[in-house]
Amino acid sequence: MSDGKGDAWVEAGFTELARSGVEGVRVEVLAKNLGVTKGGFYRRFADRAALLEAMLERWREGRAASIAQQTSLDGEAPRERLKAMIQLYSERLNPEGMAIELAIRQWARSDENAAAAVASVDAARLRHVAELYRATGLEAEEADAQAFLFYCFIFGQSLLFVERGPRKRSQLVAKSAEKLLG
Amino acid sequence: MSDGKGDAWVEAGFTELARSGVEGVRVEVLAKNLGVTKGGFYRRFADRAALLEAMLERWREGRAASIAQQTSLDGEAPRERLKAMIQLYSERLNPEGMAIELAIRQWARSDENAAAAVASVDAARLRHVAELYRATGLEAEEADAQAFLFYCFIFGQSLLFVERGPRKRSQLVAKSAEKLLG
DNA sequence: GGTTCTTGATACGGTGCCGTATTGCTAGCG
DNA sequence: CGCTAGCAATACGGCACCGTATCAAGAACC
Repeated sequence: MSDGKGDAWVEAGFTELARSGVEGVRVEVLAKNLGVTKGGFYRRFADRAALLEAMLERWREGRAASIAQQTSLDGEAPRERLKAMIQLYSERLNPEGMAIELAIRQWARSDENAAAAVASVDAARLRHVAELYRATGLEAEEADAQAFLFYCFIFGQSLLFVERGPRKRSQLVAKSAEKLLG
Repeated sequence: MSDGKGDAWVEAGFTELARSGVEGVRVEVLAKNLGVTKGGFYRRFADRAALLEAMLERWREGRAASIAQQTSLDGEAPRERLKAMIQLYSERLNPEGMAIELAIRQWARSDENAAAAVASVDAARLRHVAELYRATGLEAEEADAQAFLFYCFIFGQSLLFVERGPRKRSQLVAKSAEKLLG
């Protein structure tokens, strides 16, 4: 795993995952995208399920790393960190990352491995963000709830379709961010 | 459309949609679930796309009706109405409805008809909930933002996997609801 | 130079699904 | 009783995909 060569398949898998969900990551499709025939795929992976598993593992690791990095406040104020995270996850800034996030969550609704991965990532996220809120002076319980609300906003935000264009949308996001940061 | 007979197919379609997303609603699968062969399907629908369209239309209508009903406050305090809505949409109470909601949103990411349906439903929802917030005394802009946050929470909540069981979860939901209504 | 190892290509059988065409049953009607 | 219209079942061809097996070409090593 993660041997540097199979990575191309995993990479292509994420691209397709973002575009059309788990159902869209087909080995023949990935092969076409890579300009290769699927012959080599089964050399690296036992089957399609193994690829999905590798993707999940990779996502889990990637998220863990990025969470630790995003929430480590080296010198910065916790509020600024939180604000930056909202920016970062705002669908507009990071459409593919967000699409992957949502696709994996949809996937997790019918696959327990995916569900476990999401659960562990979410736990880490909530823990770190609650930590940030605690650093602003909140009680533990209060900080937990605030972190929960924070992430509900992050993901919920990317689920809502706002008709009146990006201007109205970013205005709503900004105002909501204010409310969340108190 | 909505001629009472094709409804069985639409109904089965929603069940499958909730279970495994748009990709899962296959006509041969639905036929099997209905204990029928797919022969009759193509009598009622031109093709699979027509079924999906009918489902979208039906969902749109159903949501419109239910929004109007949920947010009409006949004698009740707006705050209570909002609280009731959070309860109603809480995944635990209404898992299938929520699954459909999420599946359609995932679908909307790659289908513009679905996107249009979601956008129009969301617009109606935001409008009505903003109205409720206005009834609690908020300014228009403020009410819009609060409504946005409200729905982000509703849907985001159903996206988060909380490891430490339903007790912890409902505690978080309750505390968050307070913050949203306070 | 020959042997083995690696890696991609090709070919194949199988499955699940789509959409169409055909068949067969049933019921209503003369 | 025979005829036809309506409707569900069956059969069919096609396609996209899975996974396996086999083959060809080059690199690495002896």
